[in-house]
Amino acid sequence: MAAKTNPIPSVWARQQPAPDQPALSRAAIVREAIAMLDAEGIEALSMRKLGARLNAGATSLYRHVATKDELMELAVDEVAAEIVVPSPDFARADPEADSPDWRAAATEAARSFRATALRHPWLSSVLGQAGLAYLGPNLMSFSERLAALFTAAGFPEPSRAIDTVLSYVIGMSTTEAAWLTTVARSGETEAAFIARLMPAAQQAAAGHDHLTDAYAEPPAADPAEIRETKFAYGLEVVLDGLSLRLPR
Amino acid sequence: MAAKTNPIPSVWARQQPAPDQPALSRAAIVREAIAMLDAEGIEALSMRKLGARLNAGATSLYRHVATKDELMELAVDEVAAEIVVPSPDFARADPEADSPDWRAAATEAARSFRATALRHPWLSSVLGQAGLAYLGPNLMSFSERLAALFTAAGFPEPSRAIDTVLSYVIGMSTTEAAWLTTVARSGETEAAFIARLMPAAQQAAAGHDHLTDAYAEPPAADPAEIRETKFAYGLEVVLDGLSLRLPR
DNA sequence: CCCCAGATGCGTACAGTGTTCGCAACGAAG
DNA sequence: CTTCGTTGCGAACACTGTACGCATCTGGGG
Repeated sequence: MAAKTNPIPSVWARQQPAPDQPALSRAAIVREAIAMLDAEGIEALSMRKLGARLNAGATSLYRHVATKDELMELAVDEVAAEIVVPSPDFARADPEADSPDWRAAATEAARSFRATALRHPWLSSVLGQAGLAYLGPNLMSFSERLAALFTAAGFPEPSRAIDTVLSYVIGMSTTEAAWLTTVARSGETEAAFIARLMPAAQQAAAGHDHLTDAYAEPPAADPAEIRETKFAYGLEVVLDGLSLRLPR
Repeated sequence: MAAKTNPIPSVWARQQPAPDQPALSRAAIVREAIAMLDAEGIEALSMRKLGARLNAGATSLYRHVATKDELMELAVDEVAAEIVVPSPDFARADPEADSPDWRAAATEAARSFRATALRHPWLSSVLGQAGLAYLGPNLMSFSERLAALFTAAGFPEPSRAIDTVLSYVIGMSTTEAAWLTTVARSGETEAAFIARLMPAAQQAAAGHDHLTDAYAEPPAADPAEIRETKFAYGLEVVLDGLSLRLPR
């Protein structure tokens, strides 16, 4: 029986070792997953589509990743590496200032966090579901650098200060990211989306005096700029409150 | 042909108008959905299970609710009614104090928000995905009351103050809710879960000096109490920072 | 060189999901 | 009694995450 009913195993059908395509590996999978999440959002990521993008079957991924949740955890830790937290060297920059510029460092860390959260809006969804229970290496060194920063700043209870500023930053960033996701789904520019939303908002605000005032007219400035100054304002508030807790 | 192959349509098989069971209505659906979300978490809610709980078929729900996302939006607005924001009557309570106790009112609102978020942990997941784009009546009056409070407190830009404190409260509450969800999934008590997590945390912290200090020994006090004082601390910080922005 | 063991890819299958569609039963209106 | 709009629902579709078992490939002894 030379001819079988099964597909003929021909030498030519032999799959070459994927000459250019990157081999299937945990790192490649995570990298491609992040690319997909960034491009199409969190609900567009499925194991089958991800496999297809890697020229692989869906179930092949499970050789390198235990479960989809674990894959998301890996993705979170991967993008956590993008957050830059300045080293606590600010004292050396200006040796005569005995109250060094920890505020600039904290501000830089906060801005970097926000930037990464807006660059990867799916992060907000994952944070809302899984929180900070992840122990990936990048998240750990993120925490470590924050601890170093606020300790060097002189806070008697650095973890309290960290939790406070981090809560503010997370709250503002996730809210912003969720909003931007909604905007992106509409396919419009942010300003156009706001303009289209205004009537509904004004109607919903009917009977509420302060809200009707707030929604009286569309904002004049660039929405992105508005969001940035809003973030900066709240951050200054939090840092002001914290600086009251510094000894002296 | 008295007998057909189809099931015999007997008078006795006629379904009574569901004597005790509540009729299928949008309100009943939302109420039951919230009960399910609270009891079993967000990923346990499916239209089929929800229908079964209401003695109804899965697809019947779509007569009263356009889509599952809309159902979630309704659920969010429903629980938003639980958040109590004090009326700005604090001035009248003590007529001689010209700087009335807006802090107590804001603190009460913040605590109420947190309590609601912890009572319905699924709220965090939804907030991370949809943000504040919802315009339900309860959310609107929540915003209105906040605006009234901070306006009466004398803030020149009340919306800025609101955004700041709300961001902090949302950030801390969602983080906490996500943590509690993880704990609940483990089936253990919070303290037991922490104890079981400690080794992994310590190992992950290896090489990070500040973190190894922080994870040196398990916390002594009741975890729930720790979380509460942490929340209170950060809130004080934010309110301190805000009070610097008050005129005078 | 051969052979075999372990690692890797993947086709099939299962139990579920949200949602659409067309049909049946109903209460009220004419 | 007939008609009509509303409500419920069974079947079906296009997906999802993942377990299982078989094929193939790779590298290291004999």
